[in-house]
Amino acid sequence: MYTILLVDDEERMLDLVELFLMPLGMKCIKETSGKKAIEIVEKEKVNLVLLDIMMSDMDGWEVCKEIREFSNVPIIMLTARSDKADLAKGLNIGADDYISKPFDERELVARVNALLRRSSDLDKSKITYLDYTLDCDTYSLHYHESTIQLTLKEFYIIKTLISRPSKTYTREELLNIAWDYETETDIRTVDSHIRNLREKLRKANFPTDEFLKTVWGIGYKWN
Amino acid sequence: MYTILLVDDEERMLDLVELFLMPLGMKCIKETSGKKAIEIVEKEKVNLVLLDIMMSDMDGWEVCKEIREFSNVPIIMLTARSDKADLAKGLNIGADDYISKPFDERELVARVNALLRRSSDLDKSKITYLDYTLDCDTYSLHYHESTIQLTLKEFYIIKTLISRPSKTYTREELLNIAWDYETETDIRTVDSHIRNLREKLRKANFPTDEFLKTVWGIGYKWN
DNA sequence: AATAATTATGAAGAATTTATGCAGATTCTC
DNA sequence: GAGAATCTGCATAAATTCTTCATAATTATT
Repeated sequence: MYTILLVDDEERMLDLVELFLMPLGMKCIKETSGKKAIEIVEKEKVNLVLLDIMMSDMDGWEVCKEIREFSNVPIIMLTARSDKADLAKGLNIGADDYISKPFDERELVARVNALLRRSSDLDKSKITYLDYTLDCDTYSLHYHESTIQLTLKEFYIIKTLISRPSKTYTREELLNIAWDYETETDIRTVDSHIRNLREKLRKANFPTDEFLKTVWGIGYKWN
Repeated sequence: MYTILLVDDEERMLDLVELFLMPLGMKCIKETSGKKAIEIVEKEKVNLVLLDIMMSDMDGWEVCKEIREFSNVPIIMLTARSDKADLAKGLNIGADDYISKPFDERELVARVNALLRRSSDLDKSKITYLDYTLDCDTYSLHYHESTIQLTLKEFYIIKTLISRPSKTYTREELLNIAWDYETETDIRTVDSHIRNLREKLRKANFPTDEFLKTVWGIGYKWN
């Protein structure tokens, strides 16, 4: 589960963004003060920061810069204008992406997902749960001594599920996370990939039924 | 631990770059004068030099040239413009890579890492993985008693892949590492070289399919 | 037990990605 | 400069993956 720190001095904006991110299973910490936001990044495990540029107590650039002095957490800057100079400034200071207001849900979610994926790909190259290890360098799944090669979609599905064992993901959530948010892919396509996955697992003699489970009426989970 | 010498007459830039490199456990020496920078390379153990072109006391090109008279330390040039003529000039003088401002953290870190890895590989003249040995002096690949002669591009591709077995490299990564970063070479050219490689391997009766693998939708790997 | 809703499965075709062959451009060697 | 080797780009064939849809099987509801 990802924890996102939202920093903006307008509370309405915080609530709005939280509304967008919650359905993806992300935990949001809402903060109106730049100084406090920095403390939170220091103390808590934050996976991504959404940072408004204009704030009363402290400039967003300054907050970004100070965070960068001790942390590489992915940062997305929010700004009213869409200005090339701003963009360059932000990237130099260490921001990873940049969204100009007003933005819509799709755009926000797509960028947050993209950045989370990029950064998690970078630092975690292996995800282990019990006897299973997902290797993000080779896009393969290991169980004891055996290995199966996954396709891209299979990989992203398993990665989503295994990153948070026993959490049930709806097909819609899986589409949002493993596909692009803007995808118009049929929701039942998820079933097909699950099917293919189960077959691969079965052929490799992995104890699949125990791990890749259907939660009737809701979706799928790994445990 | 690597020691990086940063040379730029803007102190803010020095601080910024140090901020990027410190989290990687690299020690930075910050220097605003070109002349002093040369002395530092002479006296201290420096693993890589990040050198700005525009400086007050001495032209960056000149600094690069003088360093090359006594040292092979890897040098990355920093420049405001992104100019092909500049690039050629720099590479002729002996720079190893070239970054144009403004750059972002990811780019900088990626290039510094890539160059450090490349240059540390140079010390080792042979890279061995299982029954394969890549000879960096003769640009050839050995398997048991047989040998095949590689072209430059083939060599860099195999070297990249074999240096980190089973890691899947995208075509883009291969272009960045085996070619220059600024290359405008078509991404599919990688396929052509892979094809030629496989043919060479096959003709020499090397068990190629087992080692040089396609990872569908992503790229290639060696394992 | 009958009905409704949901999921699993199979199979076909669409879409995407990779392999291959070839020609022309470029670089290197003599 | 000529000739050879290497590199690049493109078109097309081949392979793989993805998506959709129809139907069977399963689970829930009444």
